[in-house]
Amino acid sequence: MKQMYPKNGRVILHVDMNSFYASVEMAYDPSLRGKPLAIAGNPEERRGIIVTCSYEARKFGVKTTMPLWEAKKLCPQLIIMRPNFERYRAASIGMFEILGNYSDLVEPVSIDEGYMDITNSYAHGSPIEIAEMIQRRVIEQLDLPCSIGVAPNKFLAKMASDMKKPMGITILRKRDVPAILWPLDVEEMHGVGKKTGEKLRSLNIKTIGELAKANDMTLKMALGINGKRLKDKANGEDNRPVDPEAAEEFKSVGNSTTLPRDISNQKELHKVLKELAEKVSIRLKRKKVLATGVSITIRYKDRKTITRSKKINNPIQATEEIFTVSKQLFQKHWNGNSVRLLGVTGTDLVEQGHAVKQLNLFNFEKEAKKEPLYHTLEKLREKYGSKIIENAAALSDIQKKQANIGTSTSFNKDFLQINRNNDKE
DNA sequence: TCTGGGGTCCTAGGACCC
DNA sequence: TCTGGGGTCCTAGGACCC
Repeated sequence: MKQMYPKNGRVILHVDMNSFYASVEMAYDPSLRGKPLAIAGNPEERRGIIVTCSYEARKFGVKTTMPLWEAKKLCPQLIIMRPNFERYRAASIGMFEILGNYSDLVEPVSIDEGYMDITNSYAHGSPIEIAEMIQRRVIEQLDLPCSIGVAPNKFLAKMASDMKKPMGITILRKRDVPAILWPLDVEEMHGVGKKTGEKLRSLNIKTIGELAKANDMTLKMALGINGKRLKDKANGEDNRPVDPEAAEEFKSVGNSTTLPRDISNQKELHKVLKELAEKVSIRLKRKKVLATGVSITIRYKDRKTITRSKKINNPIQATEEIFTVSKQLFQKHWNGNSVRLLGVTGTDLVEQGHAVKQLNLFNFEKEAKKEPLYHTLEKLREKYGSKIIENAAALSDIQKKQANIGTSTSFNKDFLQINRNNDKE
């Protein structure tokens, strides 16, 4: 349930774990403390990059997203580890449990950061006391450092938590915005990346202060709706609520992989697609959701990347189903060149159970209107009531009729299978 | 011998319907 | 008589974030 707040009077915390993966590894193995440590994907492969690194590694110039070979060049004694996601997840759960002690309004943003609305948490102390307690408990109980921003809204809290690292607590009031934020480069703003930064610079907007005073129409022309939002933020205004449910429902689930070498052999590529489809399928099942769309990503040797997607009538979850659609998309759009990366994503997810029925009923209505079958279906519906789509006898009846007419594709095997699954629930 | 993998949101054009 | 706009869905791609 979304809740709107008054623009003023809120107290928001942004809790941001410092070099999270590296810190978790150090908590696990204290002998790593004080050493330059980096977590990298695929350290054995030539294409590994730095995901996170310790502050000691940063002193050498090692940075996130830097290719591994470059990091090694800068810091030959760099200790490189593969990510241990189980550990990070466990640490993350521990952190959010601590946050939950101080407010029910906790919104996880990612594995290592979250917002809290502590407007009504005064029983625990003042905002700064709460921030201090949280920071202390996170380091005492989990052995992990974090930085916290205290502000009247999400944007300012986020900017504040970034200002002192590691183990900082920063208060950013609205009245501090001109002195603290306005002198900063626009690129420092959360939400302004490389491209937006370039566009703003071409408009002669170089600092957050200049953005705060920029012309509305100019911004709209250059950045669309985002222009207004950024300008509001530059003025310290942001009324987005802290929404504990925001992160709960996933909108897509995907897996991708950069191949160990570039591949142009179709069979090999199909095999990779199948493996990706399986991973996606497992995750869909675990989350108890089905996909009503599939999208694939192909990155070629020259890094040119395309995504191609397809909506599907009946929600799918099984490896074979996802693989079939992925393969179709791949065959239709692959230009035959060497492939560097492949990805498969299930999109437009629906929950296993109730949502599926509604969706199919909707398709049923839509389909019924289109087809010459319409009157037959109407009759069947009268006979069996709205339960018609769950009734196997009725369905086989419909399918027989369809076979005769040979038009509709909506009532296929998947459809039956899904509805049987629903019945089990 | 460059540049991972997981996501979200927004835009824009075409199809299609009314 | 070839001509209106509004609305939604689908697809492709861009930008951004961690």
